[in-house]
Amino acid sequence: MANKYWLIKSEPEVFSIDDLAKAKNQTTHWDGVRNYQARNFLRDDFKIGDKVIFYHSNSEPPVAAGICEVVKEAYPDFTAFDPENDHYDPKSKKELPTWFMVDIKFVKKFSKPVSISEIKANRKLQKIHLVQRGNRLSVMPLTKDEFDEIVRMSDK
DNA sequence: GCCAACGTTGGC
DNA sequence: GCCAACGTTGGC
Repeated sequence: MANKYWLIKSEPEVFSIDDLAKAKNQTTHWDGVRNYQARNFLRDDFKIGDKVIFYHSNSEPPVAAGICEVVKEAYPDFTAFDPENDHYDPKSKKELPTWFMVDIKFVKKFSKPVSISEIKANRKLQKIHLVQRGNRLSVMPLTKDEFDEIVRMSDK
């Protein structure tokens, strides 16, 4: 099966592409997703080798900041089991977890990040969830063309 | 099962 | 900091 392409959002104040680059093995578990649609993508469709745009939300400006890739497929999000954790969810049981996460590894940081205004201005990127009205999905699929276009824009 | 109230997201 | 859009909750 060919690799797929994704975009994931993170608030850089919480966890940025630089944090990923500095992490042990440049790898982290992508925890804290608490939305069913996003969960389904993570659990069912993220495969090893898939390429992922790392997007900085709630930053000034919001940007596509770099690339990472999937290095471990879905397993239970243990932060949901921990009452001390911000993402604790008492409804998620160890025997039957509600929430899942994957591991991602740093690939590159864009020398020129692609801002949301540039993405919105690009006719080829009008269909991605990110620029559609009211979208709040934190994990979304991209086509290969959309992924390649964002990478191309980062290179200009 | 409806839907109002509420909490969160995230661009601006 | 504002607030529109959205998902979730809970009373009925």
